[in-house]
Amino acid sequence: MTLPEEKIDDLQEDRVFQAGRPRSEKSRKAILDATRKLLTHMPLSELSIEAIAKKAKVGKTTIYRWWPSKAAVAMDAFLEQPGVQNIVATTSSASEAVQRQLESLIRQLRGQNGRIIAGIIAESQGNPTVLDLLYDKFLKDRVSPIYDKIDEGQKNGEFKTGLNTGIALDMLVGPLFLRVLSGDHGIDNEFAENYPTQALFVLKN
Amino acid sequence: MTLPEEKIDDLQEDRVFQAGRPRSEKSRKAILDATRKLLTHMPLSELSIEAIAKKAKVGKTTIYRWWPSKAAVAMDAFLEQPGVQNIVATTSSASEAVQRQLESLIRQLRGQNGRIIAGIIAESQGNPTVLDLLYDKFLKDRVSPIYDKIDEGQKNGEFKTGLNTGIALDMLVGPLFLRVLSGDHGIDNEFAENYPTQALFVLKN
DNA sequence: TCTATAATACGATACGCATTGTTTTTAACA
DNA sequence: TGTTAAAAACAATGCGTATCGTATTATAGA
Repeated sequence: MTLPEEKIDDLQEDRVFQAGRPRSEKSRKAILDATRKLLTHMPLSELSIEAIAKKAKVGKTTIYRWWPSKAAVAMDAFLEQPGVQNIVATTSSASEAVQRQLESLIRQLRGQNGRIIAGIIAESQGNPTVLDLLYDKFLKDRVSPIYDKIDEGQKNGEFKTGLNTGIALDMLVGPLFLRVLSGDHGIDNEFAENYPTQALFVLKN
Repeated sequence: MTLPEEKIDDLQEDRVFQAGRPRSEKSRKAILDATRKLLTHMPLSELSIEAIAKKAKVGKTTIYRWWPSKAAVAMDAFLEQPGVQNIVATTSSASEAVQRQLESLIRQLRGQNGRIIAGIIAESQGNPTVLDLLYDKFLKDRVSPIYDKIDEGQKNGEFKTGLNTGIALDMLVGPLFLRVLSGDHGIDNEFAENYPTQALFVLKN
């Protein structure tokens, strides 16, 4: 039997002493920076590890040592940006919570960022590993809370009943990703402004 | 100045007499057949024109001559199947029409077929041409009618008002593609059975 | 305190490899 | 004569690994 991942992490965190040369924070940042910059000019499908290494002025091996795939690099590059941290404010009502979380998700998926996620989704279609990565590092924290709040609202009477919670979640979140995958326009101003309200309108009533 | 594409098509269609060796229907079918078979074993991302040519026993050039990309081949292979033809039955009510169209779309996107479309969506993320192809050959005929029927139902009182039609469409269709892109399970039995009803429940009041 | 040693990370380079898309050439057919 | 088709040659790319010399750290021992 293997240890749960959390336990392993704990052990590693506990080990204060670390022999050997420590990982270079400078390289790490250079790699993520280069990735971000390259991804403004090209889709993830055209990005290569080699190109990242060249632009970041690091060895290819350094990248391979720390990331299993270019999608993983892109994911970290995406996450390590101001504005994509998922801050969930505590709210009084489930309605408010859902609305806030949708707004937050929309912010994170707009413009350039959306294109990165779209690329990762694309990559995930022929690579289950990337699909897991997408769920673990992005979706889990951002979508599950919405599910919980929908459930809460249905139970406390804020939202109408008769709608399957899972399906309701898909109906709220689906359109966001549909937009993200729909090319140039993606999530435009109009959508960003109106969507959360419309979503709530569907849940209530 | 170049002619509009339609004009060119017309000219070619008008030319009843066609000099030279006619295109081989046998090769065409062999190519689409091989593509379908290969796509049951591998994702579109791993499919290569070479592999198709080899399996279909045709030259690579034959494929390149008639299709601009492997996604285009996959799209034709997908469309040329019994069961994906989009038959829109005339119905009395908008509700019924929406339900039928959703059911039809779900049928077309289940199982193996869904994986092909997922692959094409993936491919479309680094290639605008494929995105257009996806819209022109698949989405346009299947999604636009739903929009029209939602609109109709909102106007004739079958559906509640206050919901933006475009957003409503996204809410109905988004979950389908979300499922298709979500890996193994995709559109499962439970979803297929319940979804159309739930969707209508949202539109109605 | 100072020094040696082990451990780890780094950038650079090269390699073998697989693979693909594309072009050219030649043959087949109407 | 014109078009299609097959085969072969071509060009390019990127991947993943291995290796090399060097740099940076912690620990052990003097």
